[in-house]
Amino acid sequence: MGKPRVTMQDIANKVGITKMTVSRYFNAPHNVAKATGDKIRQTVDFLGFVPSRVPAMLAQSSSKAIGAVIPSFSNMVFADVIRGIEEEAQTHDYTVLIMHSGYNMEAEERQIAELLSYQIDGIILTEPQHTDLTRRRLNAMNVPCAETMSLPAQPIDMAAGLDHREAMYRCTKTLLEQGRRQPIYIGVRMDIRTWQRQEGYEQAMREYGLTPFIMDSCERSTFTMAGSLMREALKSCPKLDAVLCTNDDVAVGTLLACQALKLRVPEDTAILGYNGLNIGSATVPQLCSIATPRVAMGRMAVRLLLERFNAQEPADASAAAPQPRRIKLPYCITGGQTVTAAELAALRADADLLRHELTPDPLLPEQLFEGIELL
Amino acid sequence: MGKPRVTMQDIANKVGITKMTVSRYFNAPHNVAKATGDKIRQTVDFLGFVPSRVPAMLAQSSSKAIGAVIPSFSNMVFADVIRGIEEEAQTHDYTVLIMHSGYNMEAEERQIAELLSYQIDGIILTEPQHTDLTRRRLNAMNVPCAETMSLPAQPIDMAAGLDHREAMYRCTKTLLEQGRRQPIYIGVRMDIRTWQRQEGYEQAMREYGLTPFIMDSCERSTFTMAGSLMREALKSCPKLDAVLCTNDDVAVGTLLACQALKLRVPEDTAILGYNGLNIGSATVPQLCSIATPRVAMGRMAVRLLLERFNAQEPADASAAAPQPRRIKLPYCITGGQTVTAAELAALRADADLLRHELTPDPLLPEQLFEGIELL
DNA sequence: TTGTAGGCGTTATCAT
DNA sequence: ATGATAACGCCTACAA
Repeated sequence: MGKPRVTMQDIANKVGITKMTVSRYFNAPHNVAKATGDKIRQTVDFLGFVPSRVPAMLAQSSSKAIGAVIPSFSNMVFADVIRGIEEEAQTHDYTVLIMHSGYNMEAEERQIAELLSYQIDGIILTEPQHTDLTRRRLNAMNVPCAETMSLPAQPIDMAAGLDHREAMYRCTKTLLEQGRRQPIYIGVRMDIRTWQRQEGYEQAMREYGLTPFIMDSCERSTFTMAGSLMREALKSCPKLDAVLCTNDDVAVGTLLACQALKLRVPEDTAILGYNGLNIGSATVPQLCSIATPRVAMGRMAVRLLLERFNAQEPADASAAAPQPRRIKLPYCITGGQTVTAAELAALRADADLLRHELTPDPLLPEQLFEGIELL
Repeated sequence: MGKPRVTMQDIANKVGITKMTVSRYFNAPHNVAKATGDKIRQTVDFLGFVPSRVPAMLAQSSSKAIGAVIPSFSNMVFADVIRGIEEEAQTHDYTVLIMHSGYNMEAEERQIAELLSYQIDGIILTEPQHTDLTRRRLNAMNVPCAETMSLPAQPIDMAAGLDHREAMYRCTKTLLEQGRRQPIYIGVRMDIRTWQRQEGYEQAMREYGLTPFIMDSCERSTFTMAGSLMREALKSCPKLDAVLCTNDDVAVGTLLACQALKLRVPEDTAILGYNGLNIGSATVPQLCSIATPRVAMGRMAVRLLLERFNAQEPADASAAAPQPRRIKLPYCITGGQTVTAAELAALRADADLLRHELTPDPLLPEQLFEGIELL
């Protein structure tokens, strides 16, 4: 190893005091004589010393850090979730350690173990399914856990997310009510949420006595691939008049393919995306999309953890109303030129309906659809 | 606080041994009797125990972790860099802690301090400029540092990246040589690299006796905004015949705006993106883009750190050839239908020229443009 | 205002 | 094959 790093002892030696005073300088500067403090600052600044947080983690078994595991950094959806998590955490002086699982439960298990080995105070998970070992570990290590994005039937601990099956079910049903006869579903990158959405689509189709038609590919979601899937779908199902997409990338790919094929959107074919990403607002016509409150979900997850951290402090068991911390969040409909005006109105009315059914939670951010351009 | 977490001592108590043997079970299982090991495994699995890495960080002052600071999670470019970093780090049993700076030097300073407080063994930076305090800190804490993406004139320590000024200079010059008379530059999100590219554009223009025309906005890069900038540019500079964009999002927005305005691409207007992201391959015509070896840069950064870690082990000062670890990487040209066939050929020939000028480094990944679809 | 002693959970080292 | 001891860097608690 190279030369050892600078420690508080080094600073103390230079200044001619004990490391305890240096420690105080960082944690309670007002308890240090001004002259001493100045000398310490000089030395610290000059040397560029940064106190290690590691001993504190050991001693207090609290790291002031929370972990988060997302499936992928290249999915924009999670960039917003991270933003919500980090902004909220920073406000409360917590550091966020982020890992990614590549949509794989075993990888998630490893990454969670990794995070636990850093003695994090809480953890945020964005996939709805976990290995048994993961559940046992979170329990054994006594780490509060907030699940977000989806709404697991049996959360490990706490959850704030939305019911993707229901969202797709309601939207499919609305399009059917509005007169579409052959909507199809395009999914790629078969993660759990894609599958939940597909279920919602299928349920609505069956309720209308229609046969679900599904195109998918296990490959990573790209515009080009979505285009190919759409072309294939048209061969097998030429009468299709609506395309429900698992995400906005797929929807944009589908839209571009329709335009290349001279299909009129929304007259011949309605297209509905999922997530409400900015990319949908760039197309002509602008994409209609089921928008999820991504930033808000990140915030909620952190707030649930903080609520728990604080609840653990006072040992009085009086207040602690053991609310069921499983919070269902609404979606909204963005854009809208890839469905007819009537369809857009119906989709929005239905989304509002759901929104008003939900019980408001005190932890909910004021601005639920932060970061989403409604248009 | 809640109940304390499970520790090795707890496992040891249950099994009826000392924690030392439990420690061995994790670090050198072959030194533990099979029967003992089995009992330990049972208890560990049952309790879901995960050893803390924190004490080891303290004791060995090596954490087997490297830090990385990126400007933003919502920029796809960095998703690929992260991929390269993580894949390479995982191969060598290092954990990666990722932070983001929001394109802000002071935020970067804070995030780096944060990482240093975790006793990371090395750090990767993706922005080319840093505060003085940051430099002093990295030096004091004796943390090897690899800068990537750009190629700083005076690296803190080591660097592997490309010269964005030169890349844009060469491409602008090539388009001018091919007959374009009024290329403009569109930048958004004024980070340092955007500015470097702009400099390259300006230099080429001036060498041809032309006046640079620059549009930019400090807002976050979005498709829609790029469209507005393009429309504005056309008002002030109606004769523009090429648009050099700071990134692919801007280029796609520009392309969509051109199409809405019935401008022929590439005949009336050539469009050149930057980064070579997948989005460019979805447009019709496919976007021509200056592609950077993002995944490879992530890998290189990790390899530079590992090289350093290993070099520090053997105290014999013999081998350690003090190579100047400042490695210049090439770019390549993807797609190509938004420039003419002749222009594409010229751009590619020039990129190849540069590539052959560069001295190959033994650390360079075999597949330099991993993750980039050349088309 | 500053100093001293002890401990957090693990591992290196040296026994047994 | 297993155990005992010390040490890592900082902070809490107490003392001066």
